[in-house]
Amino acid sequence: MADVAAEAHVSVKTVSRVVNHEPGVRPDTAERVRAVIERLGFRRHDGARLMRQGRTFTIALVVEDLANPFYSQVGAAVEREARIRQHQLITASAEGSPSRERAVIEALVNRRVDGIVVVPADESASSDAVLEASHTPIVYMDRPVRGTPRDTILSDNHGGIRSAVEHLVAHGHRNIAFYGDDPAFWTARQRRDAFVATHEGLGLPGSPRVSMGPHSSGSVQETLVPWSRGPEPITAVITGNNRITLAVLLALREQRLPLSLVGFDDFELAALIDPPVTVVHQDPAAMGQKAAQQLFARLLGDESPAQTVVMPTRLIVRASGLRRAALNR
Amino acid sequence: MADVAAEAHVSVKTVSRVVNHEPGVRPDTAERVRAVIERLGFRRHDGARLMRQGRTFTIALVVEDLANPFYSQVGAAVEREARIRQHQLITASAEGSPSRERAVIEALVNRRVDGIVVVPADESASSDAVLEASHTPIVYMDRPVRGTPRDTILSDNHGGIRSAVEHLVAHGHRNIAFYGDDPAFWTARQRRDAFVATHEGLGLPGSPRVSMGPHSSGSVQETLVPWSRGPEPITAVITGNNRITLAVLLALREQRLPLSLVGFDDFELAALIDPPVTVVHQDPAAMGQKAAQQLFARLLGDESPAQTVVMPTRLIVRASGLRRAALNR
DNA sequence: CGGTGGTCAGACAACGCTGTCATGCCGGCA
DNA sequence: TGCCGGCATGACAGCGTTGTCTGACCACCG
Repeated sequence: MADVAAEAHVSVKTVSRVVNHEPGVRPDTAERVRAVIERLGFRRHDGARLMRQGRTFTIALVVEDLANPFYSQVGAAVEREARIRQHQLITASAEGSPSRERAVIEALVNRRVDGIVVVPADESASSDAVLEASHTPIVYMDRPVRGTPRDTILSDNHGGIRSAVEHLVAHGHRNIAFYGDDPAFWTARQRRDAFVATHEGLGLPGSPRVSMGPHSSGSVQETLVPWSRGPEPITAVITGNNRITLAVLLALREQRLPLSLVGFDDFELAALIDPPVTVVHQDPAAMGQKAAQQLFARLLGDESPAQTVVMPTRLIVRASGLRRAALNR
Repeated sequence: MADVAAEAHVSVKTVSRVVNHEPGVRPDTAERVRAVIERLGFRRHDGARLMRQGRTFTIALVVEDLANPFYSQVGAAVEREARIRQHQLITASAEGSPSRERAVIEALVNRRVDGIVVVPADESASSDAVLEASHTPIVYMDRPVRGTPRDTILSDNHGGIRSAVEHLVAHGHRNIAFYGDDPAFWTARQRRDAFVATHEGLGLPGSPRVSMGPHSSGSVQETLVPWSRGPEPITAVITGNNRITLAVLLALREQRLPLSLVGFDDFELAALIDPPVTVVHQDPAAMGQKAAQQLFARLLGDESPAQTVVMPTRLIVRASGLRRAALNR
């Protein structure tokens, strides 16, 4: 900038004014400065600019694994909201490790990002003190965190599972099993509890048959086979997420069991699988958008108490939820 | 930092030394400073630090759409490489628009990111001048760009298509159609040309039947039906990417045509579709990793001429490539 | 003709840190 | 005792901007 100023016989401040389209520069002066800028290939150094202004126009997204479709859709939505507001997005993976997540968040705070969206690795609020001290706004997604109340965007796990159970029951199923992921995950427990509660609420016979993961096709079969052959055989399965749905599909295929299936989480090409899989759809893009919007509201000075938003889910009915019902007719 | 210095009765420089674990500070002084840092909740401002040092320890990834599984896998790999090297990753979407891409890249250069990985929207090298002037290293991925030679990481489109054709021919197919994406895409043209070349190289009968997109299930059927019913009916189809594979699958299903199929691009659950889809697998994670590694080599001072790396593809044989061959036996 | 107000431009400090150089102190040695 | 070298520490400038304040100049008005 100093070079430009010297070359154009003006002060750096005037160059600054021209670069930032500030008023109060005579058109011919501005034109002369612009010409020099062009000739010298000058570009404003945003790092210095932002440092001066105390804001970075940068937000961050911390997830477990960017390659996971759920997170990548969230990422795309958050990036979009950021771009619209002239912010940039730093994405970081914590790979599911709370300590790494802590390190990542501290690094982001050190960079003075304006705000952070996090899908927390666990519920321990491990970076609470740092965030508190730095006043960095944060929005949690998908899973809540203990400690200071924070803005949190969740999926309606309970409603989603309930709609799955009700759908199956409406099609004549009475004996339904639930396969969930590792109960270390908050969402896995939520969905399991929702299943049990709905099972009891609807007065389905026997005690709920629940198997929690981590699951592989093999581990699924260990319970799937006895449950579908014993007394009161199950005629349908509900799965707690994507990964489990896959494991169950493989197990069903291997055992040639024509059970109904409703999976939590939609996935690409669910419609093309045989049979097309009925799913509880949650909308990662909408969740990410909502999270980013909430974050930007905070950046604009919204001081209202932290709020938790529960995003609705939607049952997408495809053939897999109907199969056995057809046989029962 | 000044606050800490005052409180600890030392100079800011000493605080800086402690924060950065520089030698030459007496242990008791360091301890005193650390205590104050702790008490005051001081955190080093990395923005200022990096500005002083002239590097940002940040790289950027520019893609079309972060939600696309291909790009999100690339993103995860690049982020991983960045994290390993203590860098952060800014991700940005250009949504396929060259002008937006240009704007995005200029913004990144203004931020003085240390380097950029780009999946370019077109071949126009629209930001060449900016990059040249700023000396920002850049690595292109998936598609080459005209102009100044740059490091470029590509998939072996030709080899991939050839392996697909050869696979089908080995299973007795002679009449094979190719469905490609919009020829505006470099990769779409590459794969089409590879198909035509292989078709001729192997001396398959007639002229190659090729239909370029953009495609929907409907547009595919317009050619699929005549080609599979006319004289010399096709018995197999090769698709130019993911999206087209999906369209063809739907078309085949709708028309109840039991043709063989080999798709370019693997996709989640390809194994669970009926029939399981044989694909030419390209490895986005490996490509992203390679691109990042190349970028970091440049950052470390590698001045060798720009190089183009072609990453191998791998044919994953599943049932869809064999179906008609079985009927032919 | 002096005062007033507006327009354009520049000087300067500051954002928070670190590289460079200077300083003070101490022990050891001739 | 005087000198030297090494260690711990500090003063200062500068990274590239921008906010604030000041100043020069001109036109207009009473």
